[in-house]
Amino acid sequence: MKHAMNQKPDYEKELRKAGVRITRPRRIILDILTSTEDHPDAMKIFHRAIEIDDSISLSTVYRTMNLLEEMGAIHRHAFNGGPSRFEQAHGEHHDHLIDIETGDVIEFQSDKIEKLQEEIARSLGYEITHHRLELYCRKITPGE
Amino acid sequence: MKHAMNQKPDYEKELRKAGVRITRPRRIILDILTSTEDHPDAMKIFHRAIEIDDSISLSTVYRTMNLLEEMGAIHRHAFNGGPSRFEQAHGEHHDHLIDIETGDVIEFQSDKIEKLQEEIARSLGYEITHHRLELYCRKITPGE
DNA sequence: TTCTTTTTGCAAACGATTTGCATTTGCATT
DNA sequence: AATGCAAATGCAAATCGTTTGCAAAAAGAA
Repeated sequence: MKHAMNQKPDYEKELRKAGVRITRPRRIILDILTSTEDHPDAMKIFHRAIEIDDSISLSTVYRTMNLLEEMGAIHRHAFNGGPSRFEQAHGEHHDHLIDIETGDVIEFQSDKIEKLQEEIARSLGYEITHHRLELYCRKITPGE
Repeated sequence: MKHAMNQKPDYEKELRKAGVRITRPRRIILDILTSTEDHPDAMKIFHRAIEIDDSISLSTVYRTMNLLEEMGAIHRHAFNGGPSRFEQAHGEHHDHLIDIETGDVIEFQSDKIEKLQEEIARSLGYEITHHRLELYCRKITPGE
């Protein structure tokens, strides 16, 4: 089992190549996404964005998240059925451990689990297109 | 790996014991839940309910789902970030394979995966309170 | 049956997200 | 640098799933 790590790919280039205009709001939102370690929701991204340019609207945040998701640049999660939370789609696939007390998210990856999932799906006559594994956890306090 | 199976526990007794009144809407909704194989959302339950008694309201469905969830009689899922879908909490824990073409849900259970999850959480300093494993799949068509 | 309390149906409120539309902007072209 | 046009924006209104306040109705104990 290994931790995932943040990289910083050049999304502007990719967007341009896909024929998407690179506007001021988009640049700012991309910056926020590539420079954060957490998994913010649209409202959080919006608030960080208007600190840089207060003319940015919430709908643009939502529209941009949809755009980036379609392009595969970000991933969307709905932990606990709450609002969508986003993260840049850096390199490797990983799953999530969510601290139910703080909402913090830890990323992890297990080849063994992935293999078992494939096996199960196959034995039921299916192939996996994507999956979602979330561990809702409480921190272990050694002294109790 | 094994499939889960439907049972039909006597929820009315449990509800009474918990000091909850057993009303006509509740009886009908419980009946729907214990006699279905699928994972219906509130709207679907509502429609099935008004076929039996057209005076039942959607808010009562929602209220009842919340009640039953708190009592541990049902489980709530939010596949794909869509509306909550429910199932009776029959016996053993299981995970879900969702057919992305039809929305059908197949239940499965893997001790091996559960064990690995525990290990991972522990190695990160956490204990799992609950988890969620969903495999979004497409049916394998042998001839292509 | 009567009383008290819980539950209901309804309509209005809600939070997250999407949409229509007029205006502004990016950017390819002069 | 100025022009033109499609694409993107901001705003407000709409939408979807869900919750809530409240007066009326029903459950269950006496």
